Amino acid sequence: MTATQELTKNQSLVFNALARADGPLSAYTILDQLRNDGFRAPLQVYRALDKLLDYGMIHRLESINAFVACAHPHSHSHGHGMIAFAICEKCGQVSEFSDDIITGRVREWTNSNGFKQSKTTIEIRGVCANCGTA
Amino acid sequence: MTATQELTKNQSLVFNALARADGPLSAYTILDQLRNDGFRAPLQVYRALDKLLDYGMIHRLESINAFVACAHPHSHSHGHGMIAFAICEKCGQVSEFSDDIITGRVREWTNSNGFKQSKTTIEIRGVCANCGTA
DNA sequence: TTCGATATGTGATGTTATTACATTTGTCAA
DNA sequence: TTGACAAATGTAATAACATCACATATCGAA
Repeated sequence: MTATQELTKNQSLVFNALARADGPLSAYTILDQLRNDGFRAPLQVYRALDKLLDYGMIHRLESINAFVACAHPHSHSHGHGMIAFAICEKCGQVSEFSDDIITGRVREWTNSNGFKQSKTTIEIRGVCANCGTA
Repeated sequence: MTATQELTKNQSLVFNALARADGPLSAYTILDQLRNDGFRAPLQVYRALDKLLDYGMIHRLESINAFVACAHPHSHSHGHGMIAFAICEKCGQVSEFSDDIITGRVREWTNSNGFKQSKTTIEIRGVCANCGTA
């Protein structure tokens, strides 16, 4: 699964809601936005989110219980390598980046400690350049 | 604030619950453990947790909504530097480490992007050495 | 001692996520 | 074509996590 058009109806609705948002959305915010499209229950959102996470099309921000569309869907640096998120606590904007050195250092620790990593979360909370100068 | 004996009654109870646990605890698990000590409401736990987080005596694990006592309370590497957590999804054990190179790379990104970081979360989910070989 | 800051007690409520079960839709082979 | 299985969907109820609002108590410093 790589392309948007292969998504099911609910998956497309949820993905599009995230894609058109300018920042992360909570599951219940997505639910509210999709009421007119027939959504009635949280599970309709959560099931779609689970699949979209599987497909790598969206990310979950653990520190704020919210979801964002992947900013670099065509980048090969994703899939390998860990992704870090800088989350502005003023405006909600999220910047996504990956860093091979960080990825390498984490892998060194896991290797030397026999830890099989499945998913790694790196989230930087703070104030972005725009909000900091304003 | 650095020493345990300066904590208030509720803060001590919550901290001791975390200190004697062999892994992370949720706020509601702590509440249940402290019913016999007079705890009745979630807020009693959350307020103590907030202070203990301020004091740097405990950590919050964002990816599992749980809390742990700091593993290296006397280390000067804490306070500066970011702390990473490796969380075993089998046994729940948490390993805590810090890495100056990771800290440096994150700071490089935030500096060159004008991002004022306040708190950074690094959490590695997976299976620890013990559980992986078993 | 009185004032302000901090801590505590308690009920209600808000927010996030899952369980359980019924039904529908899509796919594929016989 | 059909029957059978997998995947997706619909819905209600409930569980798990967190905060608000307001009252009361405790402690230290002026």
